Amino acid sequence: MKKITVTLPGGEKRSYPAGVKICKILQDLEGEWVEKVLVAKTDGHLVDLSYPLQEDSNLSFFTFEDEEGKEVYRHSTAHLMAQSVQQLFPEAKITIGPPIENGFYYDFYLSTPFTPEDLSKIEERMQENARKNLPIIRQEMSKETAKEYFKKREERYKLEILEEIEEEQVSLYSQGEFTDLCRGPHLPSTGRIKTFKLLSVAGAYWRGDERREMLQRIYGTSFEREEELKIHLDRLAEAKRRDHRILGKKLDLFSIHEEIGGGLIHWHPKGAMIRQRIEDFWRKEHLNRGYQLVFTPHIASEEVYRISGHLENYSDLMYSSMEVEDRPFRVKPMNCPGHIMIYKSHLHSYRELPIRYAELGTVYRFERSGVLHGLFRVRGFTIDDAHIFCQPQKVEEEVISVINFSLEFLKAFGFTEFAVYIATRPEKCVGREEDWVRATKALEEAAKKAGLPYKIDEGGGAFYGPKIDLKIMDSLGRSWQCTTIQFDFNLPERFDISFINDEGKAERSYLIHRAILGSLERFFGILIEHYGGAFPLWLAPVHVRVMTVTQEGDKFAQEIYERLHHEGIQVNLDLRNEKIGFKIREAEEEKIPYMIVIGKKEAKEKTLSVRARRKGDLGKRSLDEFLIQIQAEIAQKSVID
RNA sequence: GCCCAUGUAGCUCAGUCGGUAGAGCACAUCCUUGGUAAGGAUGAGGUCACCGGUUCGAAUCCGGUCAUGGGCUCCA
Repeated sequence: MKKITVTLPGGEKRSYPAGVKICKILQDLEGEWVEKVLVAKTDGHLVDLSYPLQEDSNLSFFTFEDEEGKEVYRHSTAHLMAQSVQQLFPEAKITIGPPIENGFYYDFYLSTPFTPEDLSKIEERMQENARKNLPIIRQEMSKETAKEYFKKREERYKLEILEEIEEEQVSLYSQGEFTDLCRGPHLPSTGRIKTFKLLSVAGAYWRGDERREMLQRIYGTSFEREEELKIHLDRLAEAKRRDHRILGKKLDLFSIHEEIGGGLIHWHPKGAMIRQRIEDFWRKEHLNRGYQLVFTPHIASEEVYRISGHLENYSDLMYSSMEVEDRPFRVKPMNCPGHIMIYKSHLHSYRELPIRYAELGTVYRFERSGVLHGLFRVRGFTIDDAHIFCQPQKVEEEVISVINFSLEFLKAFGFTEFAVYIATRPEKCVGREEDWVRATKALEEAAKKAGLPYKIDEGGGAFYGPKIDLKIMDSLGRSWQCTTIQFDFNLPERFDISFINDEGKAERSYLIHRAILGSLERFFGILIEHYGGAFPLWLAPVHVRVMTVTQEGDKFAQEIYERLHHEGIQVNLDLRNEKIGFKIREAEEEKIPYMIVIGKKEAKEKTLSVRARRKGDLGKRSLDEFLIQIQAEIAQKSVID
C-alpha cells in the first residue's frame, strides 16, 4: 500500500497510508485544541475533515478562533437553517447562503414572506436538527448528474447556478434528507453547531439584481459558546441604544422633515454648536498646515460638469437641471470644479506649489429613497474637502502630510485605531501608466512612512486615479471609512490645469482630492454613536449647568453664570423651583459634562459644589479653580470622561 | 426604485369583536424651598400619516399615496 508523508502544523512529519482521512490523523494528535478543529487546509485550500489525503501534504488546522474556522462554522449554520426551513416550508426554494461578517444569511424563494414568528419556529427546528447530530457528507459528481438531481427537486436556482459553473465536477453536501450544491467545506456534523440566533428577515434580489425576483433573506449568527453569542447580542443592543437617530432626537441635535424632504438634515442649536466646534478646529488646523480656505457657489452651469465628465459618468447622482435664462444649471454634487476654476484664474509657478484649497463644501447628491439612513446616508452634505495641486515629484510628500494630518485630527475625537486601504488601477481607467505607477507607489510609501499597515484593494481605484482610505474604529469596535485621499488624472486633463516649471514651460499639475472627516453629517452621526451622546467637554453643546438647591442660592448662581459666560464657557442656569435631584437627573439625561450645585452653604462660603456627568459629586472648589480646570480640559480636547 | 414591517398627543407607546380615543414623560397653573438621577395636585393638548372605498357607523376592514425602519456587495 502506498504511503504518504503528512507534515503537521508544528513541522512534524508522519507517515500514513494513502487515502487517510484528516479526522483520522487528528485522532492521533494530542492536546485540547484537537477537538476544536473545524476545518483543515492542505496545500492552499480548505477541506473537510473527512477529506482523504492521497499525496504528501502540508496540513494546517483551523478552529472557531480563526477567521477560516468561523466562516465554515457559520456557513454550516446557514445550511442547518436551510434544512430546517425546507422541513417547515417544503415549497421554499434554496438559493445561496454564505457566511458574512459576524454571521450568515440564506436566501429563499417563497411566495409568502417569513414572519418574525416563523423565525423562532425555524430556530427550534434548527435546535432539533443540531441535536440529531446528522453527519454532513460531501459527494462529488458530474455537473450533468447534479443537474438531473436538482431538476427532480425543482430547485431552479440551483440549476441556474450549475449553468454558470465552469468545472465539470461539482460537489454536493447532504445532511439527513437535505442536500445543497456547495463548494464547501463544512463541519463534520450538525451537532458541532452549538449556539445560534436568527436575527432578521429582509428582501433581497436574486443575485443582487433589482430586475430579478425578490427573495426572502434570513440573517443569523452563530457561535461555539453561549457567552460569545450573548456578548455579540449585547453589543448589538448597545449599538441600538447608541443609534444616532434616537439620540439625535433625545438630545435635540438634529432632525429630518417629511415636509422638506428625506435625507436633508436640520442642525438644531445644540447640534449646530457641536458642528461649530468641529469646524472651528478644522479651519484653524488647515490654516496652520498651509491650506487656503475658499468658498464656491452651490449651483453651476451644466457646461462645467460636461467638461469635468460628471454629466457623463455621474448624472444618475446629480439632480436634474434648472433653466436660468435659457442656460441649464445644476446643483453641485462635488466641489472640485470650483476649486479648479480658482486655480485656473491665473498662471502658477512651480515655486507657488503645492497649492492647497480647502472648503467645507456643501453638495447635493441623489440617493434613492430606500437607502437614506439618518445622518449616514443623506442627500445634502458638507464635505471637509480640499484639493491639492502639486508637482508630480512632490506627491509622496503631500500624501504623507495628509495622512499625518488625518491621524492627528481624528485623534482629537478619540479615534486611535486605524486601518488603511490602498485601491489600485482598475481595468477601465484614464491617465498614463507612469502616472498610475508613480501615484500608487507614493501612496504605499506614504502608508509605510506613517507606520501604518495597509491592505491593497487590487483594481479598486476610481477610473481617474488610485486612492488611499483610512478607516477609524469606534468605541464599539465598528469601523468607518472617513478619510480618503484620491489622485485624479482625469480633471487636470479635462480642465487643462498646469504650472510653469523651472524651464519656463507649462507642465501638467497633479491633483489630489482629499477629505479627512468625509462628510460632516456622517461624521457627526459616527461621533454621536461613538460617545453614546456624551460628548467630551470640548465638543459638548453645553459645558456647564449651574443649578440651585433653594432660592437662597439664586444670587450667587447668577454671579457664577455671568462669570463663566463672560469667559466663553457655554453655561446655563437652572433656578427653577424644583428639587435638586430632579435638576440633576435632567442634566444627566442631557449629558451635560459639569453641574454646579449651589445651596445655602455654597452661597455663604462662595464655593462651588461640582458634579461631573456619570461620576457624581467631585467636592467643593472656588470659581477660579473650576474655571482654570475646565479651560484646560477644553484646550487639551480631552476625550477621557 | 424593489420586498417586508411600521405610522395614534411634542416624545415613548396601549387601544380587544368595526360603535366616535387612552397612559407615562414633556408642557401650563397651583401647592411644595428641598442637598447630588423623578415631590404633589389640577389642566390643556388628537382631522388616529394622507386620499379613496366597504358599512347605519372605520384608528380598526379593503385599495392607493407618502414617510420612516430592516434589507437589496458578500456569489454553489
